[in-house]
Amino acid sequence: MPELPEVETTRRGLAPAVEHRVIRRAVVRHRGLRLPVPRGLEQRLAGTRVTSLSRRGKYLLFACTCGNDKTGTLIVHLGMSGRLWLVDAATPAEKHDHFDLEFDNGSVVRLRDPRRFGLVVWQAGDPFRHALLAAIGPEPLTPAFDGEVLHRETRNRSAPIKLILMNSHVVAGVGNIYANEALFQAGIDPRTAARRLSRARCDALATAIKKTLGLAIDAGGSTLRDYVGSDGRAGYFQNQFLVYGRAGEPCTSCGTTIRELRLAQRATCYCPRCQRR
DNA sequence: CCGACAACCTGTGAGC
DNA sequence: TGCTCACAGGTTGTCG
Repeated sequence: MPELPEVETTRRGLAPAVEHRVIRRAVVRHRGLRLPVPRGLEQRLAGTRVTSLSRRGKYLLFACTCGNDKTGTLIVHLGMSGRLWLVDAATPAEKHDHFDLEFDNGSVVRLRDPRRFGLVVWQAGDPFRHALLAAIGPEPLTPAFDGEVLHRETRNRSAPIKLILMNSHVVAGVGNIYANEALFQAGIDPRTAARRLSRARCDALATAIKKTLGLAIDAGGSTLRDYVGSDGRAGYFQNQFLVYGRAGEPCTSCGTTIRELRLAQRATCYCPRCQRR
């Protein structure tokens, strides 16, 4: 399911329902996620108040106060197949519903994740001390990320630029779909050795990343297979894909047939005419 | 440090 | 209908 736009859509949907609310109880049905759900997490969360719901890359951060001025953060990642949505407390949990946060008003934030590549962990105090967040790259939609940063980060790298975009230590939150889309927008062949990109092309690419992610967020994210947002509504950015999943179809810009190849075992779609090395 | 690749896990659709 | 295979929105660890 989720790249940055889907996670941000989830955050926006959940925030009004959870911010300033007290967690009545937490339920863990399966601890075997990418990292084990910590023992005792349920006890730690019961009675704590969520002060804010924010996002860093693809991580959702539930900031909590536990009384006695203690603070901590529930860190949630959705992996490949995770969804986090609001249900009524009476809704029965299904097979892959691994985690619930039940609030004092009876609403429940439920994590469903068939592949279990997601994770739920706790970090006391400053959440950015957690190793998962400490080494993460700049947020793509902020001024901390721009063509200059991208240019600097790519100088010593011969790997294809698409792989660099998907490296969360270089820039946070860009996954396979939006890497494909942004490279098309910028007119760059995804196989181009990163170090060969000029400063001007890095500028264009950074701009394309911001634009693509922004448009996708505006559209409520992308719905592939059965993904729906936290409110049960589907996103619709998938209808605006220009290259992803369009192999064999004509380029929207020049009509050339879109091609697909594999880069690091990931589907890579591009227009051989519009995108150059 | 970099890059290639396997691994984690389940579901789905295509092809036979 | 049922089997096998490839593949799916992510990230990390290992090895050369």
